[in-house]
Amino acid sequence: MNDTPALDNPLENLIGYQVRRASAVIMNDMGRSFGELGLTVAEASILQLIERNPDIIQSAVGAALGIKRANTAPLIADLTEKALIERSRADGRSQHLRLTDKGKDVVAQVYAHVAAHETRLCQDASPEERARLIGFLSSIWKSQGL
Amino acid sequence: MNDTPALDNPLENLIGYQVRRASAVIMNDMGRSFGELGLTVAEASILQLIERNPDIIQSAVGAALGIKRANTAPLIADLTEKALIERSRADGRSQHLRLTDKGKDVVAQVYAHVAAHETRLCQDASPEERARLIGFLSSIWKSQGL
DNA sequence: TATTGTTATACTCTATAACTATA
DNA sequence: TATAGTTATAGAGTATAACAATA
Repeated sequence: MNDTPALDNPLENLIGYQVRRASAVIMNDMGRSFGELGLTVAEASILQLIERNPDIIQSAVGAALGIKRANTAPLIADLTEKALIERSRADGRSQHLRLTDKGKDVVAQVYAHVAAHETRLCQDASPEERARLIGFLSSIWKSQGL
Repeated sequence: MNDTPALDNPLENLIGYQVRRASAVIMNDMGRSFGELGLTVAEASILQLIERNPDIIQSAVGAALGIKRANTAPLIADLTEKALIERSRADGRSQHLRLTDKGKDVVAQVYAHVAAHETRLCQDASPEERARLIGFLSSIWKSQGL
């Protein structure tokens, strides 16, 4: 075992630092998990959003997930190439997005991975604490006034 | 005002997603804040760690902050170039790191920015909730068994 | 004019591998 | 053999700008 020599890290008492470190580990874990399905974290997120919002358009996907238009385009193109989603005409400039049958199969696996991950993550938190935590974190990024 | 059309984002009920979104906003804000001091978030973090642990060596800095050796090197080099830290011989392969007088001035400003940021972040959380939150988040990245 | 989507591009962060020097 | 530091490099993720087509 490694006995870390009791170093004083003042950052560990900061919410900002803790969120940053936790996020890195979480994203790494999710990346490995979704990687087994041939997906990036962003792609898996998009699939979940489309599953719940059939016929959503691309710009709404980006807006909901905080992904810029320019970065959303190649992700949607990739999911379309993989035949996980399909497009149908909305108007001349935008198209509705829907899961294909294959996409529905894959998103079911995505949900399974997500649920398992979330369970591991919250194993030591009560439902009440979990709800408070979600409220706190969402207020941080939704206010943006930060 | 923008009336977002009530879209169903299933990710918003996930701790993982919330941590990720909050982290992005926090890091962006910190980046802007430290940018005024001519520092990146990583550099400002390193300065704080050295301030609290004089004569720490480079590998311990990286280990404490979760930065790989290969990425720590240019950060330390940059801080040395800026005359914010200085090196003194530890043994043939490593060197002690300390703040210069200039570094001490800068780190004081860093602490001021950090404190202001943390206050804004936690304005709606009680000290008890804040402590629980820190415990929860640190358990996520420290277990690593995730 | 504003919106949607696309492409090109650049910048930051992070990751691996290979190397030198030292313990 | 393991550790400390360095360099080179590659891959994500994210940012801006410019453009075409459409509303």
